[in-house]
Amino acid sequence: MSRQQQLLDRILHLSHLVQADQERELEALDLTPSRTAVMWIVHRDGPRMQRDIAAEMDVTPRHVTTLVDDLVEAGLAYRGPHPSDRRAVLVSLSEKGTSLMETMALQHRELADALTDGWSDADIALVTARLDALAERFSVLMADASREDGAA
Amino acid sequence: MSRQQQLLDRILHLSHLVQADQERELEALDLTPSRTAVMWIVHRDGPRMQRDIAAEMDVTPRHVTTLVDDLVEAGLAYRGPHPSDRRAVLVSLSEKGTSLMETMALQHRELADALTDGWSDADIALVTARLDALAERFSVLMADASREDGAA
DNA sequence: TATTGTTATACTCTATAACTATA
DNA sequence: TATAGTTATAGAGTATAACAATA
Repeated sequence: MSRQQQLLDRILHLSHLVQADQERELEALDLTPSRTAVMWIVHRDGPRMQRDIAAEMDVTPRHVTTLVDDLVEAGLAYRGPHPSDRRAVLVSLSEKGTSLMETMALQHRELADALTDGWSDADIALVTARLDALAERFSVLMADASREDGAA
Repeated sequence: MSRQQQLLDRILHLSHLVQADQERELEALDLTPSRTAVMWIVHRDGPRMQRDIAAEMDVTPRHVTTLVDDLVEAGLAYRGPHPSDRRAVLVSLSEKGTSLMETMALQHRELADALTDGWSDADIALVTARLDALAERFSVLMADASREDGAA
């Protein structure tokens, strides 16, 4: 296997490890990845319309109804009226939901710190910059590919 | 957000981009990630028992039955008798399945090369080594955590 | 008695389509 | 007429339990 492939495989592998661990923790809290995604969005931005949440998650509005139902039932979120549009609903986190998100953010910070324990600032900066370059290059490649699709 | 967190987020983000792209390609071939995982295992190791595939994928044997059924129906794999155990079945890739796996491996190589276009060998080696260190450290942390769970 | 695979069944995640209330 | 959300329904992915054939 080429060195380039090894690098890409390492990224995928590491990401898989971290995600699997997170999902295991969430499962213990009876939270699926989708439900958690809704909570991150609302925690980050404050009360949001279900429509907006669906757009950001690239999921159907109908499905957001289900996810919010689940969160409300678990006491993590609640629906409130929209101040100017009586059709719409604003999803907010309950106190319990907010505190859960804060705990998760803290754990995320601690994990990141523990993983890079002993690294120099220069190492962290270099690897981060390289990964940014990869993501940037990836976006360019995808844009090229879809332009070709369009032309074909 | 701390630099450490940024680094971890970059890894997760990049992995997400690559996986989403792969899934889109697979979808066009009517291949789900699970079905593809079965094919990778059989392509890498040669004919395997469904039992072994289930263990490696960490999935129920019953579910492997479904996945292999789908692959057989698509003409990508076939079941053959086990030479010494008449209960068991050996899953093999058809010619079509093998050639599909080879195409995918080639695309994977090309993507890795394109992403690191212009990088020096030293850069590739350094970033790979750092990611290996992260994965190693992650495994240690997880082992510690599960030891604590056991003690609790 | 233990193991390989399968039939039967059910639960979760997600989608499409039709509908209600409001804009 | 268009939009926000919901009811109804369906399909994919995966699990558990019971059972067959074989070890």
